[in-house]
Amino acid sequence: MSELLTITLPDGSARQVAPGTTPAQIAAAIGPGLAKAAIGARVDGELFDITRPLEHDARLALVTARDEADALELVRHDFAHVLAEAVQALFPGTQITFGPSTDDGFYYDFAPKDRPFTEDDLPAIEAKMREIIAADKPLRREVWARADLIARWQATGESFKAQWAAELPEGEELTVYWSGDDWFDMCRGPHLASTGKLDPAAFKLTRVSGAYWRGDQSNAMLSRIYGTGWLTKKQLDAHLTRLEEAAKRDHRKLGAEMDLFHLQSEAHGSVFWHPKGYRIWRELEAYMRRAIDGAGYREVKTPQVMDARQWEASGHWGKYRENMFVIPDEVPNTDDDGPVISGEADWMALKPMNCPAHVLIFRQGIKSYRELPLRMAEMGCCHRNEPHGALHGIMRVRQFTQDDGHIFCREDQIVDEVAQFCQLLDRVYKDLGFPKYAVKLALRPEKRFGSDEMWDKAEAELREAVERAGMATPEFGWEELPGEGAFYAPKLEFHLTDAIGRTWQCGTIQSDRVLPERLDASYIGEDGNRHRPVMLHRAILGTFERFIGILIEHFAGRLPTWLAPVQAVVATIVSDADDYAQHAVATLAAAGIRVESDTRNEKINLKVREHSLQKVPFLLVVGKREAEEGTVAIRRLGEQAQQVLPLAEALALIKAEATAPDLV
RNA sequence: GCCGCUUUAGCUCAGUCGGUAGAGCACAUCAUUCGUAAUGAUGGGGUCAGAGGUUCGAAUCCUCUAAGCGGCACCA
Repeated sequence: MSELLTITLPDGSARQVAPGTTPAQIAAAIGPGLAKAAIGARVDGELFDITRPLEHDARLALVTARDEADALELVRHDFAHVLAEAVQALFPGTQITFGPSTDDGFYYDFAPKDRPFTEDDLPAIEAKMREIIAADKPLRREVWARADLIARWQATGESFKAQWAAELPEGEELTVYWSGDDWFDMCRGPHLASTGKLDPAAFKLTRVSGAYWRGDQSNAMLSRIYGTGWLTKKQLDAHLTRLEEAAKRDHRKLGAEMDLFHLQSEAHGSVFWHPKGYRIWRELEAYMRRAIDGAGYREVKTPQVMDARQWEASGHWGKYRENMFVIPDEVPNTDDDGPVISGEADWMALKPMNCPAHVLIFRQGIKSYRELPLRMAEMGCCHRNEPHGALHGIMRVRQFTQDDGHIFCREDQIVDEVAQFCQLLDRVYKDLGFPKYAVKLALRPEKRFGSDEMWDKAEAELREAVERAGMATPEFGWEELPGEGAFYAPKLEFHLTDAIGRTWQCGTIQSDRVLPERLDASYIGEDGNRHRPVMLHRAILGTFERFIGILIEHFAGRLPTWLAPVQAVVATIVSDADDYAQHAVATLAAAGIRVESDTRNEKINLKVREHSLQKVPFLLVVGKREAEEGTVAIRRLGEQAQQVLPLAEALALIKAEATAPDLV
């Protein structure tokens, strides 16, 4: 009846097959090995069920475990479905909603019948999932008419699915996947041929959480179950090991162990920096000061509390008031029983950001175009009353200090300033041990200030600057993110990659024409008229709190010597060496090394262990021999080998590493 | 803020059926002077997160509050 299809394989060869032939049949025709290994297909580049009939001429590539990204996508998507099937089997009346694959597994959101799921439910669900996998139920794709599908969902009490089916775009083919003959889910696919293709030992349900229907806070709270899923148990085990390794780097754990800082409920969301933690801060801050001084910034310090009218003018009061710490501009009533505030108070607010204050400094006096670009910097301490659920260690806090800066410049200086900033940031990240980072451009959001022309221009400028800085390349992971910009400006984002491959957005630069307008900043141009400057908001670290947290996790606590709170410890073996140890400490300290002595009456084994756990980069062991010879036995953190050196040479060795990279 | 879980000594954690609190580490004292990841002995240390309730009796059961953890949402 119909003509044969021409299917082109990756090696360029072509096969003529009847319409309705499946990729699985073609794999079988090629060879039994491939037939066994193939779990999916790419048809004209699109991921495709291996059992789905081909209907057109196409390029076909069979997917096996070797095509890891595709294979994992298929497998994780299937695990999500098996999870949903298992939950409905164990908890009748639970509605299914949505369950995609993720970076390391899958999740599924349910509308539970009577109570949300807890972690105690997970073992039973896992067991049921294994039953479904063992049953090797075929997964079969079917196309449904929208009305039939909605009716079906309504009949089975699946109101979320019914709503979704009703709202899917016109013209989209609605497909369902059957698991055997007794369960199905609406799904775009693709899926494996049957549940038995999954490795029952290669997944694990990891946690439960709440999640809003369609990610919208105003919608119903669903109950989400997360799992991690892989092709093999070996991959799963490797993943679990990676998680354990990441947990060992947790800055909250290391911060306590290394006595760097603490948090407590009396000031939740604000950090108590201990001497050692604050030493890291001071070194980092000193480094940043040198960096911005060298880049032509002038540092300022602005008020912590400003009148609410100022925040109204800047637009923050209207948009972010809920997240600001607001203070009545009135002396509180000290009566025990009376109201704390009487009458109508005027309001002030702790600053949630530095930019309005910087505009106020800019506005002092008349500025000439000759003074631009004017680069203003501040180690600005800000407060934001973040939602409680958002707080996380020292990474997300309510009081934080930004390495903030605002460049006031003319239109024609923007591209150059942004490109220069990119260069400064590159230097800083490399100095701080992050050679790899990605650059992204966040484009206009839906809700925004300013005209489309302004946004066109602002986005184009940032794009051009990145190109000029040589960062608009795949090496920098260059991409544009529609809708992600701030309400007043597009922003360049800089995402660090840490030692275990996680990414952290830290740096940013945004070109803002809104705030200078709102706060009436102007300069006198060459033509003698008033002009609006453009304001470039920029930060490299982001905040000191978060960046130090990232440093701790990146280095697993083993900070480079120049940042380490204690750079060396002189530890004695016998008390006869105490005097010599003090001499060694004094010698190193005089050269600016942060050094401590450990003359406790303890065994050297204990001292080595403790200072190693404290991540001290250099341990200098002195016994009778060293005291007599004027040497020290150097043991570097993480190494067992020791090197006996004259004190002066040891000092030179340590000094070389204890010097900040920009001072070398 | 929302969902779930958690909160017991400075830290990490046991604590069964509701019957009045335990370990290791840390700390203190004493002994030990020792060569590269934990020397030994002895001792002190608790309003079981807070408030209320049930009960003859609550670390344990219930309610509320707070904080922490994992997510969701938020992140100027």
